[in-house]
Amino acid sequence: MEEAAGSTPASSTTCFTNKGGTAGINNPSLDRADFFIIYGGRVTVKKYEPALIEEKWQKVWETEDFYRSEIDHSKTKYYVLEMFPYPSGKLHMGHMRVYSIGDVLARFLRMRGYNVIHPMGWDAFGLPAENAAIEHNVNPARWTAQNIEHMKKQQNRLGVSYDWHREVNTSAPDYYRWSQWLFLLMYKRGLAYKKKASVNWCDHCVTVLANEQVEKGLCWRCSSVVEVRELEQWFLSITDYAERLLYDLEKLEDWPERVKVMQQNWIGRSEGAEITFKIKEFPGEEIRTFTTRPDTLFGVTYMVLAPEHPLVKRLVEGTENEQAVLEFVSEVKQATEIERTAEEVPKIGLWTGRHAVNPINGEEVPILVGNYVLMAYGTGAVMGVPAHDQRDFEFARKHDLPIRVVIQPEGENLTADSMTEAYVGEGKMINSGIFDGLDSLDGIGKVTGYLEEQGQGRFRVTYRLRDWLISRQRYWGAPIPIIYCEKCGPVPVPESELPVELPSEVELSGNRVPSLAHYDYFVNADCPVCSGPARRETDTMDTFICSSWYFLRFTSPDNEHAPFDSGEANYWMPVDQYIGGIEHAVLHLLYARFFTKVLYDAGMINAEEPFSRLLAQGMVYKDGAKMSKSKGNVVTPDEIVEQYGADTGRLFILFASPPEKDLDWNDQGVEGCHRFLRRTWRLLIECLGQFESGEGFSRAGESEAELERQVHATIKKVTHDIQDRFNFNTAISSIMELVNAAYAYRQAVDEKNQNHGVLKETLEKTVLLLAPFAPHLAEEAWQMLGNRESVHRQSWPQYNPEKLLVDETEVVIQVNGKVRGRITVPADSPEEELIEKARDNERISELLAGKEIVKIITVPGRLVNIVVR
RNA sequence: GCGGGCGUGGCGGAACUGGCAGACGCGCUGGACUUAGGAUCCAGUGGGGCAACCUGUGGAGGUUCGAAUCCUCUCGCCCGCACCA
Repeated sequence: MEEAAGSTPASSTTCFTNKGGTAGINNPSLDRADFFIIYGGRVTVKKYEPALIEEKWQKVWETEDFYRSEIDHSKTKYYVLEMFPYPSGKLHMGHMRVYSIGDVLARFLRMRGYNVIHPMGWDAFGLPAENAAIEHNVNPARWTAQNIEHMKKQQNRLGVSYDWHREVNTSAPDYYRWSQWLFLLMYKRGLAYKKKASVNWCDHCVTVLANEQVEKGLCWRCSSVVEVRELEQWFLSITDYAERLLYDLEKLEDWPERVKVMQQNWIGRSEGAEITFKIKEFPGEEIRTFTTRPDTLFGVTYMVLAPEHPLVKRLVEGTENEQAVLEFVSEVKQATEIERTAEEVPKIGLWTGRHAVNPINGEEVPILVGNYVLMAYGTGAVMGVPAHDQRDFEFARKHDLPIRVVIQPEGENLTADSMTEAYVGEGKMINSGIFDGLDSLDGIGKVTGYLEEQGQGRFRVTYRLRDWLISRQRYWGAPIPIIYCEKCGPVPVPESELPVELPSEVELSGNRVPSLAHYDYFVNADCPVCSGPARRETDTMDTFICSSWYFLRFTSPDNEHAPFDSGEANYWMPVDQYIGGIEHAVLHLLYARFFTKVLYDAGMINAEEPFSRLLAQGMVYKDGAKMSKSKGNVVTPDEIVEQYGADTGRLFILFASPPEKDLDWNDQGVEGCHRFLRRTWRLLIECLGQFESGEGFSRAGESEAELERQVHATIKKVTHDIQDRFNFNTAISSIMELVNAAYAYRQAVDEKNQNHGVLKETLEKTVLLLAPFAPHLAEEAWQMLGNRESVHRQSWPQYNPEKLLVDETEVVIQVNGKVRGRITVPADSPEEELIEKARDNERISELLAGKEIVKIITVPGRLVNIVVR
């Protein structure tokens, strides 16, 4: 991995000496006396000039290798991670938001004494690189490398505190080598297999897609309509982990509810029975169906098969319906996912001419083929119970199929003729032979048990989740490390031969499909087993494979012997705080959980879940709409940094809204945050000038006590807001209040009487509190305050509870719950005294005159409520 | 249809376990300084009223001395899943 952070040789100058001077100091066009100011031998700018400060400190942090992280057992570790980006070329505001959130946490926690790991890398394989390569005739690797270089510069310009020694790039051979290794691990554990199946095909992207990557029948990337194709493809058995992926969601207490719910829905567990129906005309054959309502088995009046069901052909052979059914089937098969699932599509069914035998009562019911039955769910066959299933009801009414009531709701008398919709609730079983009179809830178990005894069914759990289709018919991905031998069949590439490298000499432009299959020198290989002639697999892996384990690679990015070092991984994992967009709720976040569990089972890590705490940050909008070129409402991080500096941008993006909510970008709001930083700067410059020109006074009156009290109250609030609530917006607002209070103090007290000690403390704490949010300004200010060590190496300030205590407090007096007065009393006044003083209050006594006091409620230090009649 | 979430000034948003609704910021109004102000500072800013005061957190009820906060009903919006048997 390239290490840009190391590219500048560490200088012998420490960051806090003044040798190099401030950037811009040699600019002769500036009027020096007016522009610069010197405190304690340090030069700085009079006016807040982010461009000068930010670049200077970014260089220092880089040269001094500031944010490097290593195992340190004396500290508590904390893993802060933002979802790594796809290197598309430039950062957008969503990136800026997620990095700002992560960086505040990382910086805050370092100051709190944690051993923080905060890495960054690149999700670098994928279609955009390949498409750009085709379009501009450049090599995807080069295109990607250029983008990474540029984006990394942009990230650094935001002042984000990454440990660049840990940078990973999923498209680098020393990374994808281990992606391939992990594929082989899956293969060895029986979790990777190849099979022919109906898969989602995107014609625009010229490749197949996993189920998770199809949104409402459209390709998640390009929104083209997805077709169904029969192809032989590689899958990972994520369904083997369905149960654990579902139940372990409960352990994730600090995940947003909506993400957990989405995963739950996606996994889609349902319990029921698998019931076997014999076929009257073919005694050797049977149809298995899945139902969640075995208690309604006596209500079955027909059976429907999915058009893709393997028995369909056989059943209709030789019947008079053969032609019609086959035509219908091919029609349905040709339809796209969208066409098949659209709301307006009527439910159509055709009779095959054959009959199924109900195992519970021997009844013969017609077998149909229906467009609404999905081959992919359950068994691809549905028993029709029109009386108790709404879909079946509609279908039966339309096709004149009989309806039979077998569940009678309490106190009602349903009849098939009078029903206008299916009854899906519980009730007493009727028309159900020996089960008559049974409660339907009990019937579920009883019927299943009976079928089990007869060998005609069993209890079964079905998932909506499908196995993960990982083959991609494209070039820019990690090749699947399998070799097909004429004699030995599919053979895994030996670990020692990894990585199976992507050929670099490729011709991607032109009209042909960009596939590895075109390159004989890649395809032709010797069989690892028999050394005979063989061919390599030419599909590459879904990029979601690469991002399913990168958080582990970060713990030992240079390891050459394994995907990661277990010792390092066990120290740093799990990720304590993961931050990213909600769009990955069931994609990346589900896959990463799956990989982690497999690695746990393989004994490679102790963590069973990768991310302890998840924050799904909201989107960034402008003028109520997503930023987009066509709407002309795009604001880029570059523009903001250039115009106001990174500190202002970070501050605004955190101040405008709590992190998990959507944020509406507002240029005037940015202006306001910039104004606040300038105001803070000016306070600093003015106070420092004052400190130098005169001695400090030790006046200690009410104003001083009040300012000091506010300093400590702010420390308390900011700490709480960041640590326990993730409410950076309120943390920032209370720092603003503190700065306002300092201004108010300086306004209220004559300059020659101001207490320098208290002012200095105020400035110091303000700077420390601001350090995670505005790291550059804080660093410069900290230096100006006469400190030699970086502000980012300071301990987070502690508040003194004693300083929070006030002598006097204002208490609200209510009469019948309405505020009617206020009194100022000693903070520790007992209740009786409060009441007495409240009643003595002129206004209150007027209101009380002639009234009967029913009750008095006091909340010490807060209010007195007098209830009168 | 199922599930999750949200409704507070002109705007973004505060309000801890039920205890002064509207912190902080934007915008707006007035003033100061100024050749100028789109810099800065000061004052004001939910609505109504000269004021006392009344009123106010989508709407209607309820619990309570007291409700943005708890309960019931209702309206509206956003998001996810959806012919899943």
